[in-house]
Amino acid sequence: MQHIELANDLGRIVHKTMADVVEIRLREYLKKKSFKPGDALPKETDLAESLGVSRNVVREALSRLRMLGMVETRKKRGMVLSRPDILGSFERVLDPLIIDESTLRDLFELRLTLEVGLADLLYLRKTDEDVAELEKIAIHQKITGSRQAFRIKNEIAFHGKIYRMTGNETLQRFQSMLLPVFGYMVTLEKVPIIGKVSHLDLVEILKHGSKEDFRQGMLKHLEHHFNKLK
Amino acid sequence: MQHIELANDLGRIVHKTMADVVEIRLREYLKKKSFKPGDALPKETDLAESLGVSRNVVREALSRLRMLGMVETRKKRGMVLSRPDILGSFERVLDPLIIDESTLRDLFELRLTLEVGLADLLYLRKTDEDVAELEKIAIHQKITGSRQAFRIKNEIAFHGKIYRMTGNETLQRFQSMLLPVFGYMVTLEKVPIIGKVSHLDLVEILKHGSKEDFRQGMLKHLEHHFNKLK
DNA sequence: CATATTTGTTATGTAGTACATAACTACTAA
DNA sequence: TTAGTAGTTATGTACTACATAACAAATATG
Repeated sequence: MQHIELANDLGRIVHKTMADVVEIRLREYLKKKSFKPGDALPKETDLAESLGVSRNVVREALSRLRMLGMVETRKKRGMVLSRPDILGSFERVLDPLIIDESTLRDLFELRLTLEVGLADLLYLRKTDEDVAELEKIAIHQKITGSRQAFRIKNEIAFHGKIYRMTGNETLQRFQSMLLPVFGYMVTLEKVPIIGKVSHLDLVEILKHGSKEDFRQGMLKHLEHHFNKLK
Repeated sequence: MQHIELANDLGRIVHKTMADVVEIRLREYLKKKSFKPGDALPKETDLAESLGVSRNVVREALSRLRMLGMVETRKKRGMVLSRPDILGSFERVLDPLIIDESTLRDLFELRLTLEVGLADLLYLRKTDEDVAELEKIAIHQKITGSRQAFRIKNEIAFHGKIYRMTGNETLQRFQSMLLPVFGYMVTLEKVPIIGKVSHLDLVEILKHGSKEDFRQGMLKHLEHHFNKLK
């Protein structure tokens, strides 16, 4: 395939529309001027004139920054730089149906990595109330049984609680955004596999065991997932 | 502050512009129709007419989806749904200068969590060549010494290589996007702190030690960071 | 007959005008 | 002094117009 090779060498010519260019220029502008949240931006017409494009184009670019939460606009007051919600934009594109399979796998592995790694944060910040609540979730699960629909719900409740217990809000939101991915991966399993270490076992470790005990427990709990990796 | 309480109870009225609404509607539309990458969308004028808004508004909404990589547009051919780069949008807002401090801390913790958790992936996929290359990086570091500028560069090179060795592209990109955050956090330390376990020690473990050895080594290597958490 | 070339059509990209609306300012009247 | 009103300004939305790229069909050319 000589053609592909050539295309690789040359690099694809990416056609940038004016809106793309303006978006980039605005970004640079914000950075260079080191705007801080709350600072006012020039008005649209001025931007358009300075950049030599129509207000239309400027608005398309601004529309993007607005969506990302980088700027807010209020009538008359003009635009104001604001703190973007870093995960907000992530959330918008995280749809298991659009994501390709290799990325889905990557995300699944990412989750496994996080769960094994979060023992330290967990032991730093967990409270007795947290553990009690987690136990309630685990017990409830044992009662409701292992029907598929319930199972996924319980999985989410239990692991979600663990993330909350880390006291890291970003981590927690990240996890909740990844949930659809897990749901998707779990439904791929025909037969529900129960790990050697149950949720109740993990609670018991949290009560009386060490950080390392918990990490090992979590590894065992997720063992069948790890075994499937290649 | 009675005012704030009231505002919380009532919930802030979020004014949605037509572009916001159209963006949402388009998202729903894509989902409901279960479009797949490559499928063609209706043309702008039709969308505008159907939604009862001006083409301008539709274009602003489409501009956002284009930025996220959810749709691509080619002249004449119309718009085509495409696979968004899930981390691309994340990258756009990840600027340490705009992110508030608590989120920065969260991201830093996230990184620590990942590094502790990635031992399993690492041992699953590392090759002898990888380890050899990592060793070169570690040795190079020992030679160039510990001047601040070099130190950060070497840190990045070493840990970056480890992420690459996990064979998880998403994880790797994620890490490289978080780099500015780490850089920022590291420069906050006045005195460079050298961990009890050096990079060379970690390489040695990778050569002859077990997964658990590595995890413990990494924990020790990052110990001073963990000690600062609260 | 096969291949170039031209022409036409279509959908996006960009420009420009117009006006509605919200928010702020300043002035006026009670 | 304060309440109310009119004026100003910047964003939000609509509409028109035309350039341009991409594709299709028709025509010309060897």
